[in-house]
Amino acid sequence: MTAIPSQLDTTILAETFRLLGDPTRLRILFYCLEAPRPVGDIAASLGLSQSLVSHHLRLLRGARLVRGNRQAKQIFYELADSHVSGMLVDMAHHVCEESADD
Amino acid sequence: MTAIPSQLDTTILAETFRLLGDPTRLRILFYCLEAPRPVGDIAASLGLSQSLVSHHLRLLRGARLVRGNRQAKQIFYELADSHVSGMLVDMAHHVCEESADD
DNA sequence: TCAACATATAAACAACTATTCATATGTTGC
DNA sequence: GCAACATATGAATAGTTGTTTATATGTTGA
Repeated sequence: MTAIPSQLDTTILAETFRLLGDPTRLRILFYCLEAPRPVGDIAASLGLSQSLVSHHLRLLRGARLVRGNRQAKQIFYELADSHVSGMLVDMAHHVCEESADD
Repeated sequence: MTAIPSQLDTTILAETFRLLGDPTRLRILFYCLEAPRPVGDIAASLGLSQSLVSHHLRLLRGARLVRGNRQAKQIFYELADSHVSGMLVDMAHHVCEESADD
């Protein structure tokens, strides 16, 4: 039952993968996967500039991959989509296992 | 048990996502997911130039996402990694469902 | 060997993207 | 209101990447 997505669906899917295909963004996502994080914390913890984090968060927000909740002055970001976060966890496992079917 | 991958692992993972993040490459992958396909068939069926398909296959080969078997003059390409093909099928489902947890 | 076929490679270019630096917006507490 | 803090935005740039055109490599069958 391997339904092949339409060309349009493929393009949409590729858009998501493309966003996941940047090390900085992936690090941000994994960091926010543990717990909702304010921008400043993300920047400091990952050794990135505040501006860069903000730029990336904007892209991730645009694709509805993360969602931000304001809490006083700070905005806490978390994974917005449960199936994306599930996929991240999945991939994290795979990358640690180094798959034994070669 | 959400183990966060190291920065190195994240970079490796991002590399894979980056390759999946191109519509043309994704279409090639989905097409080869159904069955092993010779390059010419891929190009003709997806409306791409032979050269372009070859270029993309090279990248996918380099990341061990596809594997090619020579059969007389043609080279049949198929998904090399079962967990990647599984993920593709997964994502294809997700994209068709449009996830109902919003 | 040779032609015909199938795939791979190389160079060149246009388009895109991640990053930085500077600045703006918005929020809190006084 | 104001300063201090937190985040967002804009412009500029350097590096990367997808695509094309042209050519090379390799395989088959006579």
